[in-house]
Amino acid sequence: MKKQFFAEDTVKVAKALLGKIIQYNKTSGVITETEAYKGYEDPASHAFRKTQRSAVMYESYGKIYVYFIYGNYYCLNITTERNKPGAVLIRAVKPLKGIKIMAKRRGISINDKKPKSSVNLTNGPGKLCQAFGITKALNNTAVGDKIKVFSKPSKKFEIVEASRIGIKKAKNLKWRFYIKGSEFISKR
DNA sequence: TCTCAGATCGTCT
DNA sequence: GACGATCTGAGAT
Repeated sequence: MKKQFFAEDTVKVAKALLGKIIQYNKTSGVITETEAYKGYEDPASHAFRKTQRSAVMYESYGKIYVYFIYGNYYCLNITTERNKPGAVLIRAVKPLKGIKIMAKRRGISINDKKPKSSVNLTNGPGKLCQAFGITKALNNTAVGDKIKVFSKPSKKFEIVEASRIGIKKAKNLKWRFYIKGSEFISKR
């Protein structure tokens, strides 16, 4: 995607990212679930306050923001909006290429005869980072530099708007979006 | 120094 | 399906 794609309203970008392909480190997948975080009006956003960690969201749009959470996991975001802090959290993807590599990185075994066994690879923000080998080292890199995002012709799909998961602040905001009917959706 | 998180997994019913 | 344990590090006090 062109950098300009990410200069728009965060909620708009979150929806527009659904169905796009994300590629990095010999693996790729279709984005199936996202969440919008507007730093200027959302207390749940890390950018609600400007800190060392959230600085990248203030600097520019179209950048990778990776943060470490719960002592174990990374979460992948892409910064949005011109002159305002915001980001879209990538919550789940459907694996396309490098499924065996993903399984190895995740430390789980998958059965080719059971397609459902691959669901557990990337149906959550921490899981997909592990499957793609995404770490904090990618923080502040431009989209298209190491992590690439692009569109490909795909079937039409319906977008579902829902409440965000695991959020204590600003629970009421319906800023989670996912592809209707997809198996690759985070659980809670 | 203290608190707790944009999550996951294992264990229980 | 529901719930508790768990890890490290960023931000608050």
